Amino acid sequence: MLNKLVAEHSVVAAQQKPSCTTCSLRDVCLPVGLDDAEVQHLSTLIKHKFRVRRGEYLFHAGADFKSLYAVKNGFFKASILKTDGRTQVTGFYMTGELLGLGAISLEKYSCDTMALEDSEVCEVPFAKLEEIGRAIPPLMNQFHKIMSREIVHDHDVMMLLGSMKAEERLATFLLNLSTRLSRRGYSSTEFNLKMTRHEIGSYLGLKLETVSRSFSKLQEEGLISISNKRVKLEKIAELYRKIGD
Amino acid sequence: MLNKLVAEHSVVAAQQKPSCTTCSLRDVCLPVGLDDAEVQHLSTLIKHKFRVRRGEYLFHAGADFKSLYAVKNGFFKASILKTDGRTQVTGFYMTGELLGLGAISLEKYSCDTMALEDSEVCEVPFAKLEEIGRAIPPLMNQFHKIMSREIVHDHDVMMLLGSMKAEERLATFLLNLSTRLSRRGYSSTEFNLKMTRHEIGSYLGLKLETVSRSFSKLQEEGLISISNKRVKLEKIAELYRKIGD
DNA sequence: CGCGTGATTGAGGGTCCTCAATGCCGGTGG
DNA sequence: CCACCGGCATTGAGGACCCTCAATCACGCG
Repeated sequence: MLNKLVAEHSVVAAQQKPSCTTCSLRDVCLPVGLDDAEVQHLSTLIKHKFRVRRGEYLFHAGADFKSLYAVKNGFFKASILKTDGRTQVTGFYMTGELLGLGAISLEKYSCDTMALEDSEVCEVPFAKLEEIGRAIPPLMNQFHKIMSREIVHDHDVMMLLGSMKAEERLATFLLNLSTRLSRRGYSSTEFNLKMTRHEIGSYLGLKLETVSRSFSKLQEEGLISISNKRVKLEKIAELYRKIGD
Repeated sequence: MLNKLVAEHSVVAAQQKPSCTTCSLRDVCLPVGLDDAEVQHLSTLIKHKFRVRRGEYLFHAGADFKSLYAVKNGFFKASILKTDGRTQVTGFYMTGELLGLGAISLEKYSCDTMALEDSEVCEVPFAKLEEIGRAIPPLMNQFHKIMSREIVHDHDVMMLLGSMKAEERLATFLLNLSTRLSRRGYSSTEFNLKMTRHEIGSYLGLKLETVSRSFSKLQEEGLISISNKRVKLEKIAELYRKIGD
């Protein structure tokens, strides 16, 4: 339970002021589609780069909203907690993805967001983003596309939760990770899971035992190899076929 | 099956040019938070008001995206269709709500969107919305809040699909409708469902028989009365208690 | 090295799905 | 006007899938 401790204070501002111009994420993050001058302008709004250590929360649901956070490196999970204690993991976020989009509506963060490994995030003050967006239409447009993508992704998860069986859900999940990783230059067939079976289950609407069994089943079928957190996708095409795509 | 016929052509432009200034939805739609002059300015971008008859599609997934649509009156469902034939209803939309937000990311509509009763929508050309938004910061901000609200709502649905039982899902669904209807001046305790059991089931991740059984169960427990499409919420507080809220 | 957390696997039970029959309502045509 | 028909809804019986509870195992960290 140690990693559930809240540790806002240790979310310390890091060393150097970050710059989007030299960032390796220019083609997956907010700067997509901007020219050099525009990226430079965007760069002025990124105040701080924060470090968030594994198990620490970047923000909690209900806290006042001022900034979005772009994942510079690392891995996060977002989850919501109902009053009766039930939780739901609403998403996993990797390099170049934007945290906190749900907070805009009520100006309070809508999820608890925790680092699943030591991570860094760039703080994006939202009021300034709106302001600079007015001067750089392609930036505003890119931001809208990012929000829209989150909506589409959530609809895909609804499809998954609403009408797929356990093995299909897990296969879909693995293929989604694979795609996102490969877009970032990592292997699309072999990677380490940063989350536990319990967290996967919470995301997929399954109990951890079912997740475990489904991993074993996929392995028996020869579609993947799994050992603890290490996954290898052996037959990507068949995985896609399994989920009907 | 007649109401599944595609009938884009009969989605005809309607008579008069609409105006946001006199619209009864000023406090639930895009104009929220704007002053009179700003609403007038916003009004210039609303090109057409369309009629969409019950069973007709406003747009289909994959079609080129140019405009969002605000529901002027009526009721819509949005759904996604996988290549293997599975469908998922991703949302129901009523007066003052915005259709097509998922289309921004890929500039193609991401869902099929159908009217469940004779309806009217205001067309909001997206490029112009971004343009006018630059001149009216509160409009842009309101738009961001609307997108954000959709994300939060989708997360709530994920919670529902991931960790609630059939009766709880249905109770949550009814209470959500109730809230949105009362915000629009309708009864929060008695209303007509515009959708079939099948559509409710698709949204809630249940089969239509289970939806029907759950209605009956809630009725036996005295929490609601249900007769065909007519629902009456008899004990709202207990319904909330049932879903752990 | 031992402890704690996380993962795997099994047995049994519950919830929801599947299949099927019946009922209801509105629309259509004889 | 009534009979019929199609779509929608209800209800039942049986089975599939996943959950619950529990024991065991593996791994990493102090």
